[in-house]
Amino acid sequence: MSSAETAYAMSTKTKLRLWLRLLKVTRSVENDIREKLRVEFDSTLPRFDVLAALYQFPKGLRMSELSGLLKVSNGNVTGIVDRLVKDGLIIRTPVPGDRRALRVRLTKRGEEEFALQAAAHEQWIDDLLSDVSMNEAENMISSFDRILVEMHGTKSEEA
Amino acid sequence: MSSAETAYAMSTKTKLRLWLRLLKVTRSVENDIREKLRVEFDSTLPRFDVLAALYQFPKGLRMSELSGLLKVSNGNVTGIVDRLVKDGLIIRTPVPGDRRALRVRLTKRGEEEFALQAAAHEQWIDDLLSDVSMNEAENMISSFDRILVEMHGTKSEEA
DNA sequence: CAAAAATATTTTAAGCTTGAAATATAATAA
DNA sequence: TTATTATATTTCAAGCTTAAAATATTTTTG
Repeated sequence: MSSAETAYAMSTKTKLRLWLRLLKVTRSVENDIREKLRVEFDSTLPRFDVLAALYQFPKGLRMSELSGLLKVSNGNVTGIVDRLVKDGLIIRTPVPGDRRALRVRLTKRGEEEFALQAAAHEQWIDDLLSDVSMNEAENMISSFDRILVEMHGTKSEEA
Repeated sequence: MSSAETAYAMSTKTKLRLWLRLLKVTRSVENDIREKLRVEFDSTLPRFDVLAALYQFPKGLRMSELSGLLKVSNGNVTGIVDRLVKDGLIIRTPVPGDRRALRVRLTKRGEEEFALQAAAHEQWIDDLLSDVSMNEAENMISSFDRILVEMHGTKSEEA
């Protein structure tokens, strides 16, 4: 009754508990951030995510690269980009040599605006996770990386 | 009562990394579960969440109790409940003595249907988190609980 | 070359989500 | 009692999200 299996297997119930906690923490933090983005910047998390992605690529990204990075559908990004363009934070430019494609990048204003948001965001996270120790954090990060690799070989290709 | 600040303080960058990983893992698992609910049960995560809440309360819940448990807006629950009622999985009944309120509970069919979904869900989670050890899981759960308490005294009131 | 297949993007329909306004009822106060 | 305030819920407008269908363009193939 002490095969390697039973020795290391985690009970289904514990996994479920872990998942429910994970979900709860993530949703709590997300809700907090959403609220703050709304109140302090009159913005949303999806908009923030798009700006953050573009901020990392000053030369811009194609629509499909953007949706790929964010792991959301193409159509989804279309709508968010439409609104950000209307607000003057980003622009769509044609891709020379491929008239199907469009490249999207931050405007000067978008860059400035996002810099403010990013700084605030960093501070919010700093506060929300203030009670986690360095050691705990490193352990969790490596656990998460393992889960991600296991899930679909999705190595952490972002920050 | 803060811990020896510099000794235990985690860098802002590490916190940000932790948060981005947390988000990524949660979204990955959620997307996986969404896809499976869609393909195998022609359902969605919000519907699953509502059914799960009602499954724990056989006598039913008021709309406001339901939205409170799920931490979403009232109006949101209205829409999801509308559709679940139309599908015959739940019913709305009046609350004696308060004509403003409505109690919602699973129908026989809803109960049977959810039992199937819950069993499958448990298995999906079991698979997705297969590489996490019991020890890691317990550590993460207690870290998460601490974050939640810290965030808004929200003790884990659900499973 | 022309037809077919592939790629990049948008549109569409349906559902999820929120905060705010609207309804309806209940509880309290004058 | 009647007016006021509070509570329970729904409706509304706007934005997010997806899968699938539609467009437009490019690449491949016969």
